[in-house]
Formats: sequence, C-alpha cells, structure tokens
Amino acid sequence: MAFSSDNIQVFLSVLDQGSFSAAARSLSRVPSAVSMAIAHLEAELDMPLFDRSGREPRPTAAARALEPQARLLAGQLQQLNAQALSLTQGLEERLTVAIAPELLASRWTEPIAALAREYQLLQVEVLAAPQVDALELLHTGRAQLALVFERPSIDGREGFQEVGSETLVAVMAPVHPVLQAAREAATERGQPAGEAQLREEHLTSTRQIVVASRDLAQIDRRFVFARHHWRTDNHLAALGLIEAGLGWGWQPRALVQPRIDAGTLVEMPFENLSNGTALWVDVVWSKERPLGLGARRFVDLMSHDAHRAGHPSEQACSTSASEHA
Amino acid sequence: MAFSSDNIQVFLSVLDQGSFSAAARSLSRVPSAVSMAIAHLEAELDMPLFDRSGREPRPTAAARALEPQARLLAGQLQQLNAQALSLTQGLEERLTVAIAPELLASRWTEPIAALAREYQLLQVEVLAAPQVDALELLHTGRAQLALVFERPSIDGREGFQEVGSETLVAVMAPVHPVLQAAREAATERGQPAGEAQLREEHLTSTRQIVVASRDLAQIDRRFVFARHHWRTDNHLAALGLIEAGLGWGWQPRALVQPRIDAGTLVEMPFENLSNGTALWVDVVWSKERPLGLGARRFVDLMSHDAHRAGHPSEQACSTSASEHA
DNA sequence: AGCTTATGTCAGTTATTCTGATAGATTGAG
DNA sequence: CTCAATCTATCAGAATAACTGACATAAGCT
Repeated sequence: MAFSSDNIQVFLSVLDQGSFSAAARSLSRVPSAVSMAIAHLEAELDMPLFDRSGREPRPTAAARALEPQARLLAGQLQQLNAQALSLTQGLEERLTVAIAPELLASRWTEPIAALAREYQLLQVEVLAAPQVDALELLHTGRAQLALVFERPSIDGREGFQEVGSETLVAVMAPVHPVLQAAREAATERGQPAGEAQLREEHLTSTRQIVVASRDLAQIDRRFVFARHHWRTDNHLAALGLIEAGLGWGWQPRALVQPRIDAGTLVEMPFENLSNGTALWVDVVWSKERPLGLGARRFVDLMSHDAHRAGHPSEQACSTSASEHA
Repeated sequence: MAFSSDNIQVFLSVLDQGSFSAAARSLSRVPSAVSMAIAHLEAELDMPLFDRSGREPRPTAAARALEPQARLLAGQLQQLNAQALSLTQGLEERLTVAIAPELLASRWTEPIAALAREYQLLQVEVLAAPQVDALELLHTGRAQLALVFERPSIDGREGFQEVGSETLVAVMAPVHPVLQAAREAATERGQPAGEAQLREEHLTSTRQIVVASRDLAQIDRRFVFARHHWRTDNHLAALGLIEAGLGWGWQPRALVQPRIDAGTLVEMPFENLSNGTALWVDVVWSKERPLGLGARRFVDLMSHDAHRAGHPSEQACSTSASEHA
C-alpha cells in the first residue's frame, strides 16, 4: 500500500508547514529525507502531490483532495495510541459512580462527557442511590466513586474531595394547608398573602417527605425535622408527593427552581431561618481500593469544574457545621 | 508512536487468524517476523497483548479493547489508498448529471448513492433541465451526463446507454371540463360515468401543459399534440397547472401514480389509444469529451440497475419508433 | 548582483525488518 | 506414554528501507 502511517505524517507535515524543509525541521529530519519520502509516495501513487515549479511546493488538487482523509487517519492513529497509553496507565474497564438523587441535577454530566472524550474505552455506569446507600455501594466495591453531600462524621475508610456545594431549600405545594393558614393569618394582620411567614415549629409539626435508603434503619437525622415523615428512595416520587400537598421536603435549589418558577412548588418562607441550607458536595471513594485512572481523572474534572464555577464561600449553613478544611 | 500501519496490520491479522503462524502465512511472512513484530509492539506499549500460556495465543482484554479502533484505522487506511488509486485512474473532481424533469422520479438516486460510497472524493451535481436543455448542457460541457428520453434522431456527437424505460401517461384534473363533458355523455348513453372515454381529437383540441426548454425555439414535437399549449420549464409547475384544471399533460407514471391514487389527477381514458406511452430512458454523454472514472461508473451502475430491474420488452410505444438496438 | 532558502540527487551509513535454523512447549492421536 | 505435528521464542546474518550529509541548482528578496 502506498500510504503508511509514516509517510502520512510527512505528507501532512509538508501541508502544514508549507515546505519540505520546514516539514523536515518540524520532524527533526534532514530536508532530503522529506523530499525522498514524498517522491517515493508520488512514485507509488503515480501522481504528483506537489507542484515544485515555484520556490515552495504547492499541493496539487489531488493532494488537497486526499488531505482530509489523511488528517482523519493521523488523528485516529494518535487516538489509538492514546487509548493504549491509558490502558497501560491503569484505566479501569468500567467506572461506577453512585450519585445521591438530590445531586442528579447538579453539574456532573460535563465532567462525565469530558471523561468519555478522554478515555474512549472506559464504560461509565451511573447509579442513583440515597446518600447512605451510595456510600454503601462504595464500601462493597459496587461503585468506585460516590457523589454525595458532606457527611456529619468522618469515616476513616473514605477519601473525599470537595467539589462544590448545593443549596437545599424547604419546599411545599402552594395548596398545602399550612401555607394556606399562614396566608390567612397574614391577611388578617393586614399584610399581603405573599408575605406569609412560617416558624420553625411548622417544620416539625408538618409531615416531611424524606428521600432515604430503603433500609429503614438508615436515615440522616440532619435532614429529618418533622415528627412525622414519609420515606421514598426515589426523587421523582418525593417531588410528586410534595407537589400533591402531602408534605414538605428538602430539595436542591437547582432541581426545584423551575417548578418554583412554574408555581407548582413554593419555597417555604421562614421568619427566623435563613433562606436555604448550603451543603458541601463531595466526591467520595474507598481508601481500601485504589482508584483507577478514569476515577482519578473524574475527581480532578469535578474538582476543577467546581473551582472554575467558583466556590460559595460564606453561605448560610444553619443545619450542621462543616468539617471541611 | 507505538502503533503504525504495519504493526496494526500484523496485530489484526493475528486476531483474525488466531495464531502467529497463521497470521504469518496470510501475510506471506515467516512466523518469527510476526512474533517479533508483536513482541516489539508489546514492549513499546509496555503491556501484553496476547496470552501465550496455551498453544495458541489468546488476546488479552487490552488487545480486545484496542481491536475496534485498530480495525477502524486499517479500514480508513485502505480507503485512503483506494481514494488515491481512483484519483490516478482519472476520477473527475465533479460529476454533473442533467436529468429531464420527467425522470426525476425514476431510479437514479441509488446509483448516485453507490457512486458516492465508491468514490468519496467525487462531488456530484444534479441539474434538472428539460430534455433539450439537458442535451445542450452536455454539449457545452456544463454537464458530463444527461438522463433523458430516447431522442427521435441520432446525433453523431452523442454516445448513449439505454438504462430502462418510463411510461408517460396523459393526465388531467378530475374537474377538467373535457372530462366532465365526457362523463355526461357516458351517462346519457346509459354508461356509468367512470367509463367515460375520450378520443384523440380531445388531445389536440384541449390545452396541453408542456414541460419544455426556456428557449422557445426548442420543443420536442413528439410530445406536443394540442394546438394550444402552455409551457413551463418546471415540473412541479406543470403538475400545478394540470391539477388546477388548466390543461392536460404527459407525465411519467411513477410521478403521477400517487396523485392518481389520491384522486387529484386522473389518467385520461382513451377509446383508441393504448394506455400510456413507454419511452426508453438513456444516459447520454458527449463523444467530444472523454468521460471521467465516476461518469463511466455511473453509466455502469445505471445500466446494471436497469437490467436487474428487468427491461420492459414489449410495451405500447405509439408515439415514435425506437432506434434502439 | 548577491544573499538566503528552497528542492533534488547521490553515495555512504545506519536502522530496522525479514529470514532461516533451532530449541522448547503444547496438543492430540495412536 | 510416546510420537508427530504445530506452535512460539530466540538468534545471527541477510536484505531492505530509510536517513544523512554534501553538493548542485533554482527561486525569491534586498
């Protein structure tokens, strides 16, 4: 065959550099080597590729026609070698990331997309699991990484990297009785209904919808305010229950903002509580299992993405003190 | 770089043949050459590609992972060389085919698609032009090929290849007065309106819509029956005029059949004329210009397609005797 | 005109790949 | 179990291909 990976490299270099000599310089060769390589190629193709009448060779129509395919080929060769390199450097076959359902709306798809671009051989699996379940998946080895909220206590088996924060807001349906009552009270006081306010006791006395593990013993007490709560492991189900006026719940602002704007949900207006609870979001891994190349890169990407987006430095954080550095 | 076109060939051959020796045979090499090539590749990648514990080498997971990309690369290399070869064999940069508007509905897209697959560098231009204009485009060199109906006289400057036939039928709108009158006449005779029939004189006395060149001097007398005719160079315009009940016209059955089925057009029912006029369809080129590789292949494809579809051997051909061999 | 920078050629060298012979290992048949 | 067949790995030498460096020559620029 006329074209080979070697002479394609030379061919493209000449096209890029505009002259045989420049190509030779860029390839760390002597000009005659390039000249001979091209001459050989032309002889084998039985077709001139460059017009040498001028001082610098000008590509023939044929050369221009072949250029795109040659470029494609060079690119794919490079990619093949990059793939091989990533394999030697310990790329895992599959990367499983467990994501807390509240965080499914946050920015994790772009890093995944970047990862897929970088490591085309890597299979990615994304599992949505309530926080404790996600961490359990980590420790059983079913998942290599978990994207979860900050944890109240430090578990020695876990390594983690902070990758941003998410604000949880308390939401309920506009038709919820508690809200209606507050509105009426406001109206009686001569205030507009929009300025109705709730007190903290409303949170504890009203049914709460909690996204939690199926394991009934497992629940994050930090987020359970109400004496009565219903559970679900499914985020959409939780939203459904809340929108149906069956209770209130903590939900990430990114997820519910569209519904607040649409009027199917309202952010609960408190007298004395700050407006939402900002929690750090971490990528967590098990220290007992070494991370693969892809996992490490994903942590990097998430972390850089977070820094580029800018950390929220001082946000209301009324629920729990953060142990983060 | 570790992978090159050479060792990819060897790598894939081993995967295909299942052993180094078999690969060596298929590559007309000695087994040790293959062994060394693979060993060298593995050394450079710092990663085993085959498990030699058994009698025959078994590809490792890494090798399997890299196989698809390597295959892709080999395919594209082959394609690049095929493209180069087609260029040396005289592939034109652009192939322009002029098609008579009546033939736009016939089978020419499949050959074009096959051509594009075969010669990826070839640009294709399709011009729709009334028959005489199409032939004119041929002689001026603006088009290399024309897809037209058989011509009444042989032009020494033209070479051609018969590629099938197309049946022209006379159609008019169901609301056309001539048709209405015929129906009434039939009803008076006690026949159902559906059996209304027309005589040849109706063709000559009713306005005809003719698809013809913009050059008013140019018209194919074979298809002009009526004393009064309107002209258009545009097929859709012709159909519009006919459907509006402004006249009748010759139209290819393939094009109007859907509209006949939908009831927006009717095939004119004649007493003494056979049902439609079958005309040969030719691909025509100018003998004064040599055909490029793509043009020759297109003629081949059209011709083979026609033969596969089966020639209509004995069809009504009332308008003109065919000079075709 | 003169300088700089091209390309092309050629002989000699270098590097890589291929060959052919040989040895060791595995499999399957008798 | 033994033998024959077939496989892979290794090695030294041969063959091939590519590269180098010097030189001739041509084109553009000041």
